[in-house]
Amino acid sequence: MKGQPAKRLEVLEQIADHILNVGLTGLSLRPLAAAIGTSDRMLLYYFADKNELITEAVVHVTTRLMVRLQSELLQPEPFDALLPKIYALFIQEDYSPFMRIWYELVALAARNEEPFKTISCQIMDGFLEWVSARLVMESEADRSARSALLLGTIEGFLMLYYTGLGNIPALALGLGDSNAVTQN
Amino acid sequence: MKGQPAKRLEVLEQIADHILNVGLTGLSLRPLAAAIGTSDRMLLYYFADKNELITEAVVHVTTRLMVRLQSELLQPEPFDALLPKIYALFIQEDYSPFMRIWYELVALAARNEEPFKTISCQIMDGFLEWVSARLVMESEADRSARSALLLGTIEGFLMLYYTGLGNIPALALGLGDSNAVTQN
DNA sequence: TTCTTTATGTAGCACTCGCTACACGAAGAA
DNA sequence: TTCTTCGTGTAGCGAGTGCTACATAAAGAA
Repeated sequence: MKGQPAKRLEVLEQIADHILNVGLTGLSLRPLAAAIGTSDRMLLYYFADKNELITEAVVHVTTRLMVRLQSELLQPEPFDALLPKIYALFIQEDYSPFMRIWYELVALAARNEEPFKTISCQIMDGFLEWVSARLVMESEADRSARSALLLGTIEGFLMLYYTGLGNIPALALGLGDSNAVTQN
Repeated sequence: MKGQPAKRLEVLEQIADHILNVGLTGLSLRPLAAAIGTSDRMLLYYFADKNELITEAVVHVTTRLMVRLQSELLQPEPFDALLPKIYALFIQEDYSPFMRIWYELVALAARNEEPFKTISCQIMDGFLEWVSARLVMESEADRSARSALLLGTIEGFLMLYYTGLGNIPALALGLGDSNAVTQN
């Protein structure tokens, strides 16, 4: 309901924290309010309804992730070297809250639920751009296709990892078989 | 509560159908019962509680998928040829109900929620075996690593597709750039 | 000072949730 | 026939849901 008073932003920040912890599937107002030290009444004072609250919180979380990614020290490298480094980055423990929410978003997007489908697309585009900016190519002509392959492969490996099969990406990324990543 | 009377199996079948339509996140007993022409009372007569019902239904759906995959006509081929074919298979419309549930399972597994984490692992292992059985190799030594890479890449592309970015996998799989799939 | 806006508490409404208690007819076992 | 088990309907409980109505105190505007 407010334009954007500082208090509202602060509350949004806390909501983002909470969502990173518990996810958004079962989120309900009263426990959320209790966790961040306010009341459901106040949440619905700052936000028109639960939908608006969740949407803004997810966007906020996404923004945080993107900002953080931009500041990640990761110098450009060719495909084979970049792939395992990005994979290693995202399986770091402090990225897992983001990843868990990401998979919730994917599930919602796969059901064509708005606004999550749109948000997921934007996140994915952001990933693609981020990956592309760090990929060293011999010929610029292939950059799009190779970035796409890189992103797809990373997302796939991360999914295997987060479903509890970290050994499969490790196998494919080749501990002791460095040719496994790409064909050559 | 029952051993396994025919009626219970029939109900389970209907529950599986319903879950394939609406997903399992918001599932509640009364609407489910109404949809399959029974009552919540009866659901809790056949199943000890909602948890048992969902668990068995998910396992049932999974079994259906695996059976169907086994019967899929897909002759063994080398990596580059197999990748786009499996991708094309899973983006067929009649696979999308399975995929949507799959992503819900992934989200739950990423949160370490049982029994979904265990089920997801088993599904992924099943996929890996299925993929491996259809992959033609020059040298058997690399089969594990190559199968893992294939599975990871496919899962990644499918995730891009189902989040609404089908153009990215298409790009990587190379419409007009058939070398994009693997490095060569 | 008076009036309006902002921020917040208290109560509660209408609804849904998973689950249970109780009853009762039909069917099979003794 | 009598008794038990199976299957099913009706009703409801206690807890939770998003959301709203109403009141009110503090603060700033006139």
